[in-house]
Amino acid sequence: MTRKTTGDVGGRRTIRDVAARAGVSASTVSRVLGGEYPVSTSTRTRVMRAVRDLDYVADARAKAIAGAGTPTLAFVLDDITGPSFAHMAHGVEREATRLGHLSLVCSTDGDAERQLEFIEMMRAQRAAAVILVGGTADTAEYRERMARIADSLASAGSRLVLCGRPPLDPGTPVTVIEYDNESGAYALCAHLLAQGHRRVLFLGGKPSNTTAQGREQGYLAAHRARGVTADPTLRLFGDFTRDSGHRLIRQALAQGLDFTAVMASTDMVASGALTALHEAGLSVPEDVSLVGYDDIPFARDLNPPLTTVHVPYEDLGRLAVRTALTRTPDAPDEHLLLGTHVVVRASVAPPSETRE
Amino acid sequence: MTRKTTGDVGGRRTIRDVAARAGVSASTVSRVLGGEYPVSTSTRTRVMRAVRDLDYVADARAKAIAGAGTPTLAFVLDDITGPSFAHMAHGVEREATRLGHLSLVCSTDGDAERQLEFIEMMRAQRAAAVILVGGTADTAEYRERMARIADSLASAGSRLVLCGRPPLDPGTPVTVIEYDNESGAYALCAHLLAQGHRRVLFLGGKPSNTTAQGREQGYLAAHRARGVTADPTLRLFGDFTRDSGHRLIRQALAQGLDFTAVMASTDMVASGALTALHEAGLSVPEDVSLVGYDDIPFARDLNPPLTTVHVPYEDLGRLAVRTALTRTPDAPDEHLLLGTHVVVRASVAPPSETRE
DNA sequence: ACGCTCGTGGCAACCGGTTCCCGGGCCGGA
DNA sequence: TCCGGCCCGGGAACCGGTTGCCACGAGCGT
Repeated sequence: MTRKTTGDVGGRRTIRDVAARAGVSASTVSRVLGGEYPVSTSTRTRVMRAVRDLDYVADARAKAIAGAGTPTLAFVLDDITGPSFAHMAHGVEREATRLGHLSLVCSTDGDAERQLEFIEMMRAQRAAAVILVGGTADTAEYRERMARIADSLASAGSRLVLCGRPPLDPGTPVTVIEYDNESGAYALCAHLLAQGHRRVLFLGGKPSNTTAQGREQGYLAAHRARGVTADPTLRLFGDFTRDSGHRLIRQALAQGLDFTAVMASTDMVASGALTALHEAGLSVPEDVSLVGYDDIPFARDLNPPLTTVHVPYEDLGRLAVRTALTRTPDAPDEHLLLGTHVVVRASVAPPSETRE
Repeated sequence: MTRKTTGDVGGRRTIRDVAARAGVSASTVSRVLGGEYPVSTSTRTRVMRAVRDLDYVADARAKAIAGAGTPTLAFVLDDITGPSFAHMAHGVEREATRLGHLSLVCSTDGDAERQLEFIEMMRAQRAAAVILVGGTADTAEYRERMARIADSLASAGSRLVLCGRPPLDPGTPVTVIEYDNESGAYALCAHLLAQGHRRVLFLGGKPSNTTAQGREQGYLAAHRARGVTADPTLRLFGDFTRDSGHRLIRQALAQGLDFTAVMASTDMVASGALTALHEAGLSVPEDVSLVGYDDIPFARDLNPPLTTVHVPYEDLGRLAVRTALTRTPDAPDEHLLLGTHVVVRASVAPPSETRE
């Protein structure tokens, strides 16, 4: 009664089982499977036959620990359900497998604690890179925490990538890939103002979220540039969900807020806002104009098709893994800023009746 | 010059490094970290201090191979970008982490070859369960292939779960969780027919895809039940994307097809169809009624809000992992069939002018 | 015919952990 | 005082692979 499972059925096969069945040593099996080492044809076929008979697959963890094995890469996001995140995840996946890496994706559901747990877990997995995506509260504590993570990842030969999230202090070993929220929002809002709108309602996300902040800054900057004062009562905050947009518009209408256009911080928010507007008997863009942000595929199917700003999410994901994985050890820390552009559809028109 | 990295900075820490720094043996470190074994307070604090100083994290792969370690579960889908898949992924993730498992999600981009690769890879990872999701071509070859996979997974102590995909031959060690495509489509189409529609255009997916087939069957069954003959020229096929719906409607209109309602096999498809209809100057539901399938969150934001059938995708995902993981070794193979229900919104009305 | 490569394959160390088994020190009870 | 336990920690085997090193046999040149 040895520890070898020599039976023909059931149980997990080890390389030694295969070796025994083929009448060779474990090393030989490993070499046959590895493919680099010269092995006589007869031995090779015997081994391959045993592998097939036993339906053997080498344990990936064991390979990994022994130095062979597929490298891994981790992608940590808030919620896979958000279309923009999903597209990034898609880009990450594609590029990772193209580069021969396995990619793990983890949803934190917006929980900062879980995010830390995941990062730690990925460090334990010896991931070649950890990509963090989505805005956060940019507090001092946050920066410090991220810096610590960046350091410990770096010292373990891994790499922290921040994607769509603000950079840390210079000198921190981190790769940052952002897209320009502020300019996008600026251009979008400028478009609205150029049409003659003067009271545009801003539907924000969590005030502490950097993505939400960037978009709000763009909104404000556009107002400043055009010399129109932005009424602070026209800025409402919720989150990035459809329901948030719906709720905020109902609230605005109930409060009797006066506005001729709505700038939602997300297409999802815009989508909810649109139905709330419709439910209130308002038509878009005749009664009120509406714009979103992200250019998710659905944006063009709303009625009217939504004017929004296009963000190359899939490229973002691809780029994140590429720069992280193909980076030379001592290269300077990269900080890429991807451009966005507004795509004009039919949801914006000049205000029907110019106020003031 | 030993192999131990005793420096204070850089490099991957091993348990032996920690042991050396704390002046104990590796076993002791392992025990402190494990928490079960009695260790004196002084030793424990020394070890913990060394762990902190060195920023040590145990290698998850090594733990796994040694029998400790977090179990893993794999989720293989076609495209994370599809909203319904994303929701399932979400459910899977949540439930998996709730049950203390790490979940890997892999997108195959609809490539059957990559799907096999992933399954093999997950087998190599010794995943506790492999969840396959989404329709497929239900060929003899497919069933055989899946049966083989189910067997080899089972013999390795793992489990194959088919989610939203047809069952295999009885006796195959597999868990199947389906939602009822045919009844849902039946109810939906019956709703259309009950309103007086007699010529409803069906926008299908790939004809070989089982999900697409199920929905088509429901469409046909509803016709039969009502005694209305379904004109075969009113069945167009593409895939489950928005663009497919858009294209198919343009094509139908160009061909001069005669129909008063459209039944899209997916909300995404319906979404594209809707804009194509609008672009052609047709209004919904006055000129033509439209229904979808899936009840993705956006469905209610289309204009008009889309009548569709609700599928509990997130529950589906949750259920898949729960039944797979909490199953007792010799339990009979489960086959769950989840119900769906149609949600009536404003995209359906009686045909404006009754034909024939 | 002898010695040298070269082709081939086994042994054993190693990857980074966990855990069984055992032994030393200290305590209390007889 | 002596002995039995208990508490605690170390050594070593093991998990399932990979790979450096070495030995053995055959073919070949001289």
